[in-house]
Amino acid sequence: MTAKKLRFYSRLQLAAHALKKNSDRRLLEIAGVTTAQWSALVYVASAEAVTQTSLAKELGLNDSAITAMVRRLTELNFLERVRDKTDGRAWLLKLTDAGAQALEKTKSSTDENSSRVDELLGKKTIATMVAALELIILDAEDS
Amino acid sequence: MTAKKLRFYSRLQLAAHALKKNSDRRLLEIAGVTTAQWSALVYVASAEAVTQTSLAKELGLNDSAITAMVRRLTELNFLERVRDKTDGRAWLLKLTDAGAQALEKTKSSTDENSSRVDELLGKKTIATMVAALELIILDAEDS
DNA sequence: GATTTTTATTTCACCTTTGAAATATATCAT
DNA sequence: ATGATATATTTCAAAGGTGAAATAAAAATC
Repeated sequence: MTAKKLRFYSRLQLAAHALKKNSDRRLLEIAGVTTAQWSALVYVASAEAVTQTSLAKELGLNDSAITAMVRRLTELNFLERVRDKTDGRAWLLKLTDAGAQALEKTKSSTDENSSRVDELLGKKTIATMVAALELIILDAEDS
Repeated sequence: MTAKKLRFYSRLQLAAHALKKNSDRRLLEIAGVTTAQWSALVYVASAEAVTQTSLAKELGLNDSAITAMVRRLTELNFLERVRDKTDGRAWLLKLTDAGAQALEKTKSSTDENSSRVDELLGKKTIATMVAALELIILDAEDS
């Protein structure tokens, strides 16, 4: 029993860590961003009126983690911040042109990785896993 | 397509992160260790003649990460190091009594979590996922 | 309108991890 | 034995996280 849980939990962590490690190497090489930074850029690019709090929620991180990440991304000139006119506490995050270009550079590589995972696991298994992962995420949030 | 990969990769990261976050809170409260430290203690407890390199391999981490972790764990008096008599470069890691006690304290909690995951996903899904995660780990290692 | 409470962000101390470069000991080939 | 190569560990700078406490603006309440 314990062994089973151990197996599941540690396999999940190992797999997530291994994928992130490879992803970091790849993304740093082709676009000069880490995987965490890439995820932030992807969300800012895809959504309207992104505040740091909404970004934190999307990425499942603390607000304080976002403070540091946004600082690094603005230093890299991939992101800029404007005060939210309707809320003087909040910042609105926007991609710079350089940020959009960096994201563009990652496209083919993330597509490749996508098909690699598709081949490795098969659509059916992936669907099963996505559903299970969503359950885990929801369950973890309120515990 | 990209969306599908995005979905899979980011779900995997979110789930792993959320589980780790909860696990950290829980383990720190009941035994004064982080999840990373707990994983290290579990392996040292279960295997014979554990060197830092073998621990790094088991946890999927860099050797340098282990140096830091072992330092903290020896400062906490949960682990002790003895020179390997057959190899003057290596250390052999051993649980202290305090380390064994800390591990003991986590038992019921990790068991609970185990059954919680069992209930949430069901044995069949868990088996599917463990197999898929192993594939991912193997695939990631040599890429 | 003044007061209280909530929310968005920041700061701080600490833990975790990476990759590159250094050190020391083993091991291999000659 | 010696010299070259491989392996175990360490150090460093930098990124990525956490939770708790501070600050400031918004919103709700009285």
